[in-house]
Amino acid sequence: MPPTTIVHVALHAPSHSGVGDLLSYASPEALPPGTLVRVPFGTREVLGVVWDSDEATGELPEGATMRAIAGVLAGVAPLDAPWRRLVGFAARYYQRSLGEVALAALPPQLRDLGPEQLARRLRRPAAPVGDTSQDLPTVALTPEQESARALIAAEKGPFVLFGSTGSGKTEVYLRCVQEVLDADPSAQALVMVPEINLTPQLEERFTARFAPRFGAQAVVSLHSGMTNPQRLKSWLAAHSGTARIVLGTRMAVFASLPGLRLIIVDEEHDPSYKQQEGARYSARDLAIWRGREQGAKVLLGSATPSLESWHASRPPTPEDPEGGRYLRLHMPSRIGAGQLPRVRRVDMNQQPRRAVFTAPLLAAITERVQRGEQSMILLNRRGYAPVLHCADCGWKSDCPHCSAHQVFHKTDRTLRCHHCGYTVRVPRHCPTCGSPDILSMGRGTEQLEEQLGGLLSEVLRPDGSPARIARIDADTTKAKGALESQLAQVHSGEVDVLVGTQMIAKGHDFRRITLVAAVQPDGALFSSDFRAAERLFALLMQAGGRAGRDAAYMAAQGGAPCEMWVQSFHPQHAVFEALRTHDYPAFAAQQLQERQEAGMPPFAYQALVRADARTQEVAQGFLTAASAAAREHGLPGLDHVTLYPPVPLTIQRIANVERAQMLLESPSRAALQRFLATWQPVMQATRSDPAHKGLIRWLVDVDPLAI
DNA sequence: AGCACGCCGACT
DNA sequence: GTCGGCGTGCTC
Repeated sequence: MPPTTIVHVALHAPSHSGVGDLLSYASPEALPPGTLVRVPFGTREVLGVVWDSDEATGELPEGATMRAIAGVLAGVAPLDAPWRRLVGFAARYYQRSLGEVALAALPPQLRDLGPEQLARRLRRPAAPVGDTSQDLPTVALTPEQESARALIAAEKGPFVLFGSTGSGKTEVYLRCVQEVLDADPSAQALVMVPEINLTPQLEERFTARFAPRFGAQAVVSLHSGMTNPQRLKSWLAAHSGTARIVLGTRMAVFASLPGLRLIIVDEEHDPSYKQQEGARYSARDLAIWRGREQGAKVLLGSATPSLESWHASRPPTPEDPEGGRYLRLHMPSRIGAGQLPRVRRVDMNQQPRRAVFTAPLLAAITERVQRGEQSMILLNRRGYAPVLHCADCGWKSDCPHCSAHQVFHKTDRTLRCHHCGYTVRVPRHCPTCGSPDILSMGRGTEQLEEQLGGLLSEVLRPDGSPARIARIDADTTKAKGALESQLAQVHSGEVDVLVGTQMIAKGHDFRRITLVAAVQPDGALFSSDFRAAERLFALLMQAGGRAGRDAAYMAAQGGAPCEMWVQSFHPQHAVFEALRTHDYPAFAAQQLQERQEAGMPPFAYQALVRADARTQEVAQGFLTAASAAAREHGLPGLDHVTLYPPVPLTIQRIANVERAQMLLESPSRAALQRFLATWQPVMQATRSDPAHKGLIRWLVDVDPLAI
């Protein structure tokens, strides 16, 4: 019997590939939208999703033939309409093809699993379910937590839970999840965290709380650190409704969750929620959209909310009777934790030149070691020194492939480019003039660890043993499980001083840390990135929040307050001033005023178009031509959108590819969207013009985090 | 994105 | 003489 129906299928082909959003295939039977199918595509067979289409029969382009679908993934229910709407919105908003977003949102193993292998996976025996009559532990909420819980239960949201580090946000999350799941046996909750590292401790906490009632399989995780089979299993559990709680990183926002009733975005300000390749989506922003669309409440939690969320949750005032669209909930008190750390600023102008650890900071660290307490030193630069240079001829350790220095790593005597990975052995003599006088400039975590070792060599712990220093950064945690074992060492008290990059500032509770120091935070103060101050403030607050989280321990130590040290040449800077008073609202108000005056987000909407080519001329030429074409066509929205001239990226060349970008700005998100949508085909036409032959790729980043 | 086709350098 | 580099083009 000949095929009778035409189905429209989304599959993994990027929007710039010339393939339209949906491809037409013949099918022996009508298939509902959302059905997973395998279809022939060129020489291979790929996974696709049957999509809704207006075209009644689907007209094929002139001369195209239609092939038949190869098979249906039976046993997997079609992806529901809310999921398809989410994918459709994300594809449109972030200027990518439907298929690219849809397929990226599915577990990778679904792509290469044959129908019979899949059937085997699906045939797994159902795990025992929990006992719904099982009482859950009743944790008494503080008045602040209780009032937040009650408002979340009563209001529609979205909510911004503004709670200090240690204010018990997680307990509020647990209670909200519990209420939502108890109210409806098919309800599901999605809880996101910024980093993979944070999922195990979250999973532990949620499983401990909910497994008795809902069964151990009710809590699943979804992040890129899992193996493909694990990911498939979690995804299927979420899709089928077996999983009631899904914990994960940004990718989890695309999980198929038919019963979704609550989305929690923890540490919502964290830049990790913005995907930096492929479809450059913001999981936090999509969570808001998805919640509204699917009728799920959305809760954004942070001690230092993003200025976007802070502004959106501004309470109504006489001048602004509407207020923001979000509801802000405030939990200022730390519970079961000590005071917020006292902030000590060291004015580097008053200190001897080139001092890394100033005398007062070193004395404070020494004291902690002698008392058996721990210190944490932050420096956002790994390696020993960011660059080597020749004292005689001025040679610098520039990467031959990038416009960046190669970083000196003393541990393995290498020079490594952190952008393209190009690695060489450290030269004994200057490669240009042969001089042996090669010096390192600046310092990284390796050097900090080494210097601290020297400075504390005579310092003894209470038990008479020498001080121990550990370093945690991307270099020491490359091996699987390395981070966990290093963290365990810190927890067990084997380590007195922990040196590391921002990796150590996030999420981990170090009970015995009573001093946190940022030795060189100034770089972010006068950065060209307008969000640098916001990020620094969040990082320092978060790092400071690591200290003194255990009031009982602190009391046992004699009640000396925890300290957060900042060494700076600009100790009076607004960032440090607000840090000293732990006053995020004041900092946010000041930053928002600056942003408003300068017409920057959240008072304006931005997009970046980036172009890569062998030469800067070709890259910029494409961008110039694309904006000229936009003006020629008189594209809609253009009168409300500012197109800035192309400029090289901060790191202009990576792996011998020149990069240029162009900023688009508009006071209206809708106008920017309208413009981008119509500009896309114009840019594709520009790209196929032989004049721009050397262009390697171009991409659009909507709501970029860094410009 | 993949994957094939196609045209130029260092190796069995 | 072949293997393999990645530029270009195509996929319902």
